[in-house]
Amino acid sequence: MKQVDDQLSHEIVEFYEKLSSWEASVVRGKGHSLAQIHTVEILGANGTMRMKELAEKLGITTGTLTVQINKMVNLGLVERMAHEQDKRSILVQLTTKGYEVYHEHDQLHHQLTHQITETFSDIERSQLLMFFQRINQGF
Amino acid sequence: MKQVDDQLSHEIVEFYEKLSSWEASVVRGKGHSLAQIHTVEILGANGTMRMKELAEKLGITTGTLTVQINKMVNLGLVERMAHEQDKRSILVQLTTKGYEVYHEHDQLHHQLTHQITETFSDIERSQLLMFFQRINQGF
DNA sequence: ATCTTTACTTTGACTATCAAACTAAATAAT
DNA sequence: ATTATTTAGTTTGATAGTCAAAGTAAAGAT
Repeated sequence: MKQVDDQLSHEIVEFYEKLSSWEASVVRGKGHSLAQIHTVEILGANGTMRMKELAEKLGITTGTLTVQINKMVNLGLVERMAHEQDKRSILVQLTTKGYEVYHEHDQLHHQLTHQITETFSDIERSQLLMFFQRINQGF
Repeated sequence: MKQVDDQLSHEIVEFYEKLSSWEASVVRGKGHSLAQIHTVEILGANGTMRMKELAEKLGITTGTLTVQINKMVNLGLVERMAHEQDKRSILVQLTTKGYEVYHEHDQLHHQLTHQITETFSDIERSQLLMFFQRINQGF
């Protein structure tokens, strides 16, 4: 099924491009940068995590992240916490204000999800959910 | 089915985060920037297009794109062409070298697609393809 | 004809990024 | 135990990416 694989790859890239573009346009001119929203998104969805983990999920180096987190601490969006088990590590977590920004942005995601699956039946939606769960596992 | 919708939204965001992170790590330290690869990806997948369209798909302003395209022209990745019907518009297209970079990167996408759908049967893969096609339509 | 909108460019201020050098803690090797 | 190596995070200097605003020129509307 080489044909299906090729098309699938193409559709996934297209989906990714469209999500990126949507995200950028939704974020622009709303006070926070794309990088900041991205950080809030990840912390909101996955909870407190170490700098290293966060940098990996963001796809940036830890050096870049240090600078980014400094700014976000000053903005009151996140805070640093000591890691009790490993004193080299530092935990980053959302503040109350950070959570507010997260939930606000997450609302938009829900709207988008609703929009793009408008033509899906309940059964199809469930199938789609299972597919995404399996894909995210395999990553 | 509020529950399914919530989970779906969450899984889509997770999928997006993982793709971003994968893309960044694959691109870093390979000579081209993420922004450049992103541009090559879009032009490779969709063909020649106007600055305006390209900026929208990239989720950046046309001002930013002008600077970006100037650099990429200097690098020999893309070229500008006159738009015959509308003299305000300018068409951007990949050069031969640009296509090489596109195909090289696209190979990696194929590998990733194969990896993340490893547990899928042929039938499921076809279903997934149809789902993505419908989603991309609805965007 | 003139006004308005649209497509693109330019510029200045700012933000994001990396790579490399550095500090400190954890782990491995001897 | 000591020493060497790896790991987590920070700092810094150079470069690249970004926006908003102002400018130019063409297209479309009145």
